[in-house]
Amino acid sequence: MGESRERVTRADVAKLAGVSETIVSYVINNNRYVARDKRKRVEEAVKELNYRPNNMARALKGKQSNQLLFIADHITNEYFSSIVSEMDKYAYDSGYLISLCANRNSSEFISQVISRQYDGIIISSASFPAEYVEQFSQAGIPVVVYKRIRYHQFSGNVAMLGTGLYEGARKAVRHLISRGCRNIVYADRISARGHVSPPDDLRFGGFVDEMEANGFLVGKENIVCGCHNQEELEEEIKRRLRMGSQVDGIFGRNDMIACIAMTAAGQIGLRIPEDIKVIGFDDSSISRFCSPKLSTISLKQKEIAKATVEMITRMVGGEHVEDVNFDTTLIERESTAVR
Amino acid sequence: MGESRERVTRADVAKLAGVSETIVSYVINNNRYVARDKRKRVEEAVKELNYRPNNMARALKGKQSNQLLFIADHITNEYFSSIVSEMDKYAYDSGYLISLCANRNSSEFISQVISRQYDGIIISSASFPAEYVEQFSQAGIPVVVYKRIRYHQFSGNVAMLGTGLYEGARKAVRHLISRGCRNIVYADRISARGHVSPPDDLRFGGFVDEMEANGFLVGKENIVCGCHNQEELEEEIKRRLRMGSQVDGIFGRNDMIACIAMTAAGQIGLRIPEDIKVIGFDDSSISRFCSPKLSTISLKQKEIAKATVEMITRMVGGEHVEDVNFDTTLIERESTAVR
DNA sequence: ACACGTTATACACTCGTATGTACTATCTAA
DNA sequence: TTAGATAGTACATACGAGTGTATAACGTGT
Repeated sequence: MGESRERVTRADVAKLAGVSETIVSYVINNNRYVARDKRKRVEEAVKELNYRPNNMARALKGKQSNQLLFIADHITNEYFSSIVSEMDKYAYDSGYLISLCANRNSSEFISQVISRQYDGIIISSASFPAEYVEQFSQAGIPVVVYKRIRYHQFSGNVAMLGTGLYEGARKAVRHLISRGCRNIVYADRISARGHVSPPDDLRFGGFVDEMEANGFLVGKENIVCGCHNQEELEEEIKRRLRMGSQVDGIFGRNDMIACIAMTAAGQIGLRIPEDIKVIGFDDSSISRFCSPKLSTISLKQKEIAKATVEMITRMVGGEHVEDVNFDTTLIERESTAVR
Repeated sequence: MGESRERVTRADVAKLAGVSETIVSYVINNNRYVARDKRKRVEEAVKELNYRPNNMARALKGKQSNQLLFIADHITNEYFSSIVSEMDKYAYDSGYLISLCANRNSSEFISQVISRQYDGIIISSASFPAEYVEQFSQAGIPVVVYKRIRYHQFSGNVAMLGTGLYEGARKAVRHLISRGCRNIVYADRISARGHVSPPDDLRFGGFVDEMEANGFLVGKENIVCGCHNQEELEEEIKRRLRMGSQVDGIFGRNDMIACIAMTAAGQIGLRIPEDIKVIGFDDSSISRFCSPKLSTISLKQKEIAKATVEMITRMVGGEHVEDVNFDTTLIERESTAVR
């Protein structure tokens, strides 16, 4: 059961075509003179035997492995999965297949990865140590880092790609302000382990900068963070909204947070957008299906994915690649409408 | 810039430890007698040089590639991404990394994949040709197929995993009926290319069977399908709900479809769940954030992922693996509540 | 006639690893 | 004492492919 049929190798093709293995190799890689008739015979034999050069052998011999690795900490995110999905499309056309894994924070993991000879690595993890990135780079692997944190600089063959977090956050805040909000709260992520976004987080940074640029000082009262679960966040939001405070706008770190905030607001009888306006981030599907429909910031996953593959392809070819930044699109829906 | 540091090989370790390469190999693989002192020297050298055996060379030599491939047609689905995410956890502990790609329907793709020597392949695509599965199997690659269609049988080393589609669909219908619905409509997927779920689709089959088991005949009037976009689906749903028809329940193929159905119902003034009850499928995040909150069927992604890795691991070891079936959990929320 | 460039082929080595096999030294049982 | 098992090591080959280099045939210009 499950007879493991012999693998078809170059030798088989050579035999069938009546030429040497070398000729087969030349035909496959199309990099040497080959007589027309032999080339044809080889091509036929390849088809007949359904031969395809073994990827492992090729990679070993120093060629590319034709694999890319995407390291992210929340693969489940619709935002990430759509990037991966798009990347898969572009990458496949360039002969790449994409691997995926969560960030393991250990040097063991790093050498794991290095030993697999990926042609390129994409990292989108705020908690990914800079030294590890440099290890990849030193191992000769091109790295594209999706910028999540300010002031990150890497030496070596590392390209930074700004996905629009900072610019998008500013845009979101600006939108709330333009809608009349004067007392905006930033709702940070939920983390079972109590993780809080680092102070130099780009989204949070965008919030602060845009607030201050408009003359609003940001203090503790403008930030909800450190919640361990949905209930805790709801309670915290409600606490902020009661307190007789003037809060009239909420910027959720992502759409889910924003939705939870809307739920909380609803529970204490506040109307959205009349009493309080809410905006999310990511333009994920819940933003279109929640009620009221959530205004949000849409990132350009498609373009980001395409650019990523292009950058890595070029870096593999030895080119130096400039950092890239993408902007975002404000999606206005009901949660920030004027009424 | 980006100095490609020399790769550390077994030879380097051997040199530093003052032993032969063979000894290093034995220590690494722990499969031969090695004198204690030499073993220690090797281990130290490995650490010092941060050596890790090259995965490509290992795979070439006939060992495993330690890579799994997940082929799915809608990676973006929260359902799939959570399975992948969970699989990543279990797989990593067994030394595997996961690759991901959409289904390309060509034999070119198949040999692409085969040439990459995956240790196992997981397929969750209704449109994946059976003959391709068998090609994998014949190439000696264990395959786990997530069952999407009835009556699928494969020869060779192929294991089927039922994720609960059929059973879950029946459960959903049963729930609607128990809530008093007597005129239930099945809302099929949206497909830009006009694809309709095949007649032997497990979810649809579960719908039909449970309907008939309860004495309800299923006809065209119970099915909405073939819509190309959201607007079209909304219109079609509205048409069904007006028409003076008695429709009192909608079973959405997934949560998004169900949400769209709810939107459509709301647009023509129907109240949920008073006038019409709706249930979705997948328990994705929108089901918790839409309004009213959507009752749905929750699949056991975690268990499925774990089982998948286990099955493949065992199949790699040459074991025969029995097919597995998972059940589902009904999540009751507002959209089917009794009022 | 000769030199030279072009076309075309194949040998032999290499990538980094695993392991069958052969070999030696030491120890145990009879 | 001797045969046989056990501990320990190393050579040589293989996995499947890419390519430097050598070689030969052929055409062209002088």
